[in-house]
Amino acid sequence: MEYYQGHSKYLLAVDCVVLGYEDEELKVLLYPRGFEPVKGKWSLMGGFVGEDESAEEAASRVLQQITGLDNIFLEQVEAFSKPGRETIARVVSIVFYALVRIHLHDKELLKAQGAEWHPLSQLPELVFDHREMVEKALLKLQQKAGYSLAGSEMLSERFTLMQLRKLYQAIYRREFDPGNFRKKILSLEVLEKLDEKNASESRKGAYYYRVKEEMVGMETSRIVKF
Amino acid sequence: MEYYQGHSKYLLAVDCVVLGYEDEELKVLLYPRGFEPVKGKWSLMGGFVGEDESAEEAASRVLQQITGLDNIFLEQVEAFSKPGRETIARVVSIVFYALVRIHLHDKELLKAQGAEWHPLSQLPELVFDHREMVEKALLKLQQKAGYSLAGSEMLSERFTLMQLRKLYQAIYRREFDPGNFRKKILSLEVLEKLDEKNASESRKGAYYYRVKEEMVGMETSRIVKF
DNA sequence: GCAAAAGTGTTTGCCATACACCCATGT
DNA sequence: ACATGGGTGTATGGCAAACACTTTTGC
Repeated sequence: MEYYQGHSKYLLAVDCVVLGYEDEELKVLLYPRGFEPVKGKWSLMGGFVGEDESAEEAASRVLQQITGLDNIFLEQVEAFSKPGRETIARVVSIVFYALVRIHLHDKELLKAQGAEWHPLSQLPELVFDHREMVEKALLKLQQKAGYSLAGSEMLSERFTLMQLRKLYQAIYRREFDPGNFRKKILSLEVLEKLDEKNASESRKGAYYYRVKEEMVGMETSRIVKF
Repeated sequence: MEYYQGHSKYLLAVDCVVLGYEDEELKVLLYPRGFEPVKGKWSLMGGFVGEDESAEEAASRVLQQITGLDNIFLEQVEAFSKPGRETIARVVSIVFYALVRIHLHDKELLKAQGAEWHPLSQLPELVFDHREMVEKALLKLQQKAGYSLAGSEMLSERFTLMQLRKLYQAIYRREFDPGNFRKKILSLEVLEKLDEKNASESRKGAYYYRVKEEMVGMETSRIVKF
C-alpha cells in the first residue's frame, strides 16, 4: 500500500471533439473560453472526471450536459499529458471524439453557452493543444470510417447513398465515384433499403437507406483504402 | 482559476506492454507483483507519472530503469480509467506498448527483479485489467506493423527476410508465403541489402538487410491487409 | 429538350495469392 | 544425392478505378 504513497495526483479532464456534418462539410463544436487564461479563444468542450466515473462516462456526461443528447457515438483518441499543456495547473486530458447529428441539437442550449459549429477546414485559433486534438481525432475517425459506417452517426437515421458519399468525401477530403461507391457500400450488406424516396435532392429521387439494426457499430470489410 | 478548483485529483500511472520476439513468437515482459493486493500475480511494468514529465516520458523512464535500455520504440495504446480498476486506490493508467530486442537486455537486471518473458500465447493470470491491456496493445501493434516495419525493432539491426517474415507471422498469427512476402517487402524500398550473409539458418545463406536510416519509423504503403 | 442525379453495367489494370522452379550448400 | 531455405518467375482471380450508358423527372 505504501506503493501508492508519495506520488503526485493530477487533475483529470476529458476533452471532446464533437463532430457533425452540415452543408457537405465536417464541423466541430467549439465554445469560447470564458475565463483566464486564454479567455476568448475557442475551446473544445471538456470537463473533469468525477470519482465515480470512467473517462468514457465523464465524456458521455459532459456531452449530455452540453448538447442535451444521449447515446452518442464516442471513441477514445489519446491521452494528452505534457506537463505544460495547460498553463495554470497540471491537467491530464483524455481526448474523445463524438459523432452527432447537428440538426437534432437543442440550438438554444448551445447558443446560451456561446457554442458554435466551425467547419473543420477553417478552425479559429484554439486554446492550448486543442488543435492537435482535433487533428488526431480526424485521423481516428478516418480509420474508423474506413472499416465501418460509424460516420453515418452524423447523418439522419435515414439517408440516401449520395448523402453518405458526400459525407465520406468530407471525412477523407477526396472524391468518390458515385457508381463505385454505391456498389462498394451495398456489397457490405449492412444497409437496408427503405420504401421511401428522397425527392428533394434530385429530380429522380433516391431511395432512403438505413443501417440494419443488428449491424450498428459493426466492423465491415475495408471501405476506403488509405 | 476557480475553474480548476474543487475537482478531484488522481494517481496517474503508465503501464508498459513490453514486447519482444524470440523463438519465433512474441513475448511480453512480466514481473511478479511483490505486494498486496494481488501479490504474486503477474503484472506489466508500470510506474507513476512525475510532475515534470509527460506520460510518454514516464514510460520511457520506467523502461530505462527496468530494462536498462534507451531509445525504445513506444506507442500509446489507450488510457484505462474505470473507477474500480485497481482495488486500493483510484489510479488512471495510460498504457503503452514497447518493442525491444530481447537479447540486448541486461538479463541480470531482469532476474534481480524477478521479471520474465512470457509467450503471448500462454499468458499467466495478470493483475487487474492488465490482460486487456496486452490484448489492446497487440491490436495496436498489428495496425502499426501493417503500415511500417516498426516491428523490426524486435529483431537485430540486421536481419534476413526469413526472420522478418517469421516475425510477421508471429505478430499476425498466420502464415505468409515466402516469395510473396519477399517481393512485397522489397517493393517498399525501405530496406537496404548488406554485403554479408547469414549462414547459420540455411544452407545457401541469406543476405542481411537493414532498414534504411532515413526510413526508420516511416509509414509505408500497406503491407498486411486485415 | 435539357440538366442532374439515380442506378446499372463494362472494361481495364493492378495486386494479392498460389505455386512452380532453379540455385546454393551443408550433411 | 538430397533436403532446406534462398530467390525468381508466372498464372490466376478478385477487386478497385474509370467511365459509358440508361432511367427518371423537374424545369
